[in-house]
Amino acid sequence: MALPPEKLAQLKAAQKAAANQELEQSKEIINAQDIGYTSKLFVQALFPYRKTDEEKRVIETAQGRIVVYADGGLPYGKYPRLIMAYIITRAVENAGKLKAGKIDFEQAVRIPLGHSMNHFLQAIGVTGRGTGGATGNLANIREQLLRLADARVTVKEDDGVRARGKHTQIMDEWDLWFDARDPNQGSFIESYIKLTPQFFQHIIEAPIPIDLAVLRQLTKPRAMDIYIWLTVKQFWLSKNNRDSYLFTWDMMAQSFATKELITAIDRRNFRNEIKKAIHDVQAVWPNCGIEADLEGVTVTKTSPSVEKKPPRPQLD
DNA sequence: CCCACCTCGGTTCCACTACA
DNA sequence: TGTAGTGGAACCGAGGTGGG
Repeated sequence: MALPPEKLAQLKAAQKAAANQELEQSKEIINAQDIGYTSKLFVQALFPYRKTDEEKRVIETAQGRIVVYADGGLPYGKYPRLIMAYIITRAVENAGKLKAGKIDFEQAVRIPLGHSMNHFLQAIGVTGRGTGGATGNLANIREQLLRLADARVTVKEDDGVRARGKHTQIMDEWDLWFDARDPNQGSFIESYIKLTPQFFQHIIEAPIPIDLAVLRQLTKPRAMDIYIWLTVKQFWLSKNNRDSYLFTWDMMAQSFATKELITAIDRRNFRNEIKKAIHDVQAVWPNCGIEADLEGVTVTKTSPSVEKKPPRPQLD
């Protein structure tokens, strides 16, 4: 058990170096590359905005329906959105390495979460330190991670002739720092999650570049959703050579309403919420080319928030 | 001691509702 | 349609603890 002091020192130094390297890596992702990625699943409000005991959320889209299911309740609020952006960005990066032959598949689906809670917070882009206690954010973030780990997404296409479906569980296995009494707490041991091959595949098929800096400045979950949606629509406009497009309130409701809008009052409240969120996005990203009026939301072609930096790491 | 990490309890602010 | 109210999510500064 008792190692000679010099060996012990060596071991500690090695651990420190490894920890630093990990920190550097995540910093690299945060700073050098403020470009992150998301998936088309997140182009609508996939998760609710407030706490809920609901275990299921159904989103009807023109292409079919998306069902999100989580045993212990759905993830909600801003954190799962930040966490997913981190996970997906990391996965896309890993896919690049995988293709280059630097890592194998097993390593590619493994997403490190850092060796401490605070390290993880830095990685996902939460400013400031984490706070515990009954009302602090750490308890909530743990909760969101657990809920995410449980989440299952089903995408169903139905054209009336035949229905096709696909289950996508997000995580295969996870090892997190839930127990504050864990002897490994804050030590060399690093938390991680493992993505399912299906989800990994889903991500790298069509990653959507987003600006993580913008996402982080949008502290509100609804504004985050709008931002991602807007990024995709902007991309779509330039691809199809259109100058602008009007998305009616019905279309917006399909993507973003957290419940069915029955009364006129529901609809009005919904419009107000969306307008507020649009306002928040404009504050962070001026000239983003989005305008809301009585008809709906008009997106106008402007310069994208993600510059023409390498759009994705060598994926084809 | 200092540093890294986590906890506590109070405060602010937001999503959503009720009501005039 | 404006506005005020409300529970809870998000945030903050101070403090405790344990290892080097």
